[in-house]
Amino acid sequence: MEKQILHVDVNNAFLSWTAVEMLKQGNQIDIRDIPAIIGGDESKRSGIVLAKSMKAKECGIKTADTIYQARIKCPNLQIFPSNFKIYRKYSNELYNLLLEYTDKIERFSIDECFLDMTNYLRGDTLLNKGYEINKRVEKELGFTVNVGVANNKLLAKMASDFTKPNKVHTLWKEEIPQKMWTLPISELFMLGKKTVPKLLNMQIKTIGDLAKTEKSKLEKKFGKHGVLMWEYANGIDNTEVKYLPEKPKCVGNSVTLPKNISDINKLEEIVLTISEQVAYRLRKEKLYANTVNVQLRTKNFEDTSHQKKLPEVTNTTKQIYLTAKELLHEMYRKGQEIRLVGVRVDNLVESKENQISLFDENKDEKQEKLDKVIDTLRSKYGYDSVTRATKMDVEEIVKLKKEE
DNA sequence: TCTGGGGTCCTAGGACCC
DNA sequence: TCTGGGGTCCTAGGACCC
Repeated sequence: MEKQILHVDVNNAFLSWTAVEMLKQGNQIDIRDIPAIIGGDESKRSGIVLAKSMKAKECGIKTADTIYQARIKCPNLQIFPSNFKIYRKYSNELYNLLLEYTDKIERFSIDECFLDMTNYLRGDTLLNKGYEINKRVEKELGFTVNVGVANNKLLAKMASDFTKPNKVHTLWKEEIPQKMWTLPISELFMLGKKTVPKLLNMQIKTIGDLAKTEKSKLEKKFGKHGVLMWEYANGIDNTEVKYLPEKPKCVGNSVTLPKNISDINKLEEIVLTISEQVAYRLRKEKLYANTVNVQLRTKNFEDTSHQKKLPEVTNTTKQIYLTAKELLHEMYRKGQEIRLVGVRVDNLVESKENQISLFDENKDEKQEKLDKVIDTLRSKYGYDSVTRATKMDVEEIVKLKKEE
C-alpha cells in the first residue's frame, strides 16, 4: 500500500512568527506587508539574512545574503533581530495542531514537519486533509503554511516548495514529468552549490535530464550521492517518517568572534566557555561523549578541525575542556587570525556502563558532583547565573572591539 | 559593516591487525 | 627476493540541510 504523506512548511517562518508576535504585542504594522528581514547582528559580525518578507524577496534579497548586500538591494529595508524562544513557541503550537491529525509526525526542522497519514485518513482524502491543515493553521495560529501532498517524503517536500505562500500542492507519481522534471536541477533536494555546476558541465540541466541519466554513470562520478540524486530525480524515496524522538548524534557550539583573535590565551578562554556550554547540554541530554572536536576559522574563512577520541566516555566539563585545549594547541599556528571557534562532542552514548574500566572506582566522581551542583543552579536561575572568573564574556569581547 | 549556527552523513587515507 | 589482501578504527575534510 502506498504511503500517504504530508509535508508542512511554514512560509518565511522567522519573519512570519515575528510578525504575529509583534501584532500580539499591539504593534500596528504587519512586517509581512513591508520590505523586511530577520537578520543577525552586524556588530557581532553575524550579519546575514535569516528570513525575508515577500516584498524583500521582490527586491532580490535571498536567505543568507549579508545584511550589507540586502540593504543595497533594498534601501528602505526594515531589519529585525531573531528570537529563537519565540520560534520554539510557535513551532510547538503548529506541532500541537498537527497532532490532531496523526501522531506520526517527524519534526524535520523548527519550521517543517512530515506527517504520515497512511492510517489516519478516516475515509477522507489526503488532499482534503492538506487543505484543512492549511486553512486551520492560518485561522487559528495567524501564520501561513505550504502543504505538500504525495506518496513519499521526498515528493511531499518537493511539492510544498512549488509556489508560495499559503498553498497546497500535490505531486503524485504521474505528475512528476510535468511538475518536477521541468524544474532546474538546483531545485532538487540535496543538490547544493557544489554539485549543481558539475551536473551542468555534464549537460544535465533539469531534474528530468538527471532522471534520464544512466544511474551507473552517476554512481561512478558521485558515489552514494549519485545514486541518491538519481532516485530523487525519479521520485524514489522509501524512507519512513521518523516520529519517535531521537537522541542527538553530536552536540556542538561555535561563536564568530566580534574581532579576530591571535592570542592563544584568549582562544583558550573562549574554548573553555564553549566547552562548558557543550558539556552542560550533553549532561542535559543524559549522554556521554566518545570524541571531542575543535574547529577554527581564520579571517580568510579557512576552516580546520581536529578531533580526538577519548580513552573513556565522559560528560564532565573538565575532561571536555582539557581535550579541547589540547586540540587547540595542536592546531593553532602562531600569528593566525581566528574568526570563529567551535567545540563539538561526537559518538554519543547513553551510559558509561558497558565501558570496560580497569578500576572499580570512578575517578571522575568529584568532577561529576561539581558539574551537578552547577547544572542545578543553572537550571534554576538561568545559564548565566554561574560564570567563571577567567571567562572572557561578551562584555569583555565588546570592550576589546571598542579599543580598536 | 561581507560572509550564522545548529546539525547529519559520507569519503579518503593512514595505522594497525591477521 | 619486489613487495597480498582483507578488515577495522581513527582522523580531517567536505557536502548538504534548515
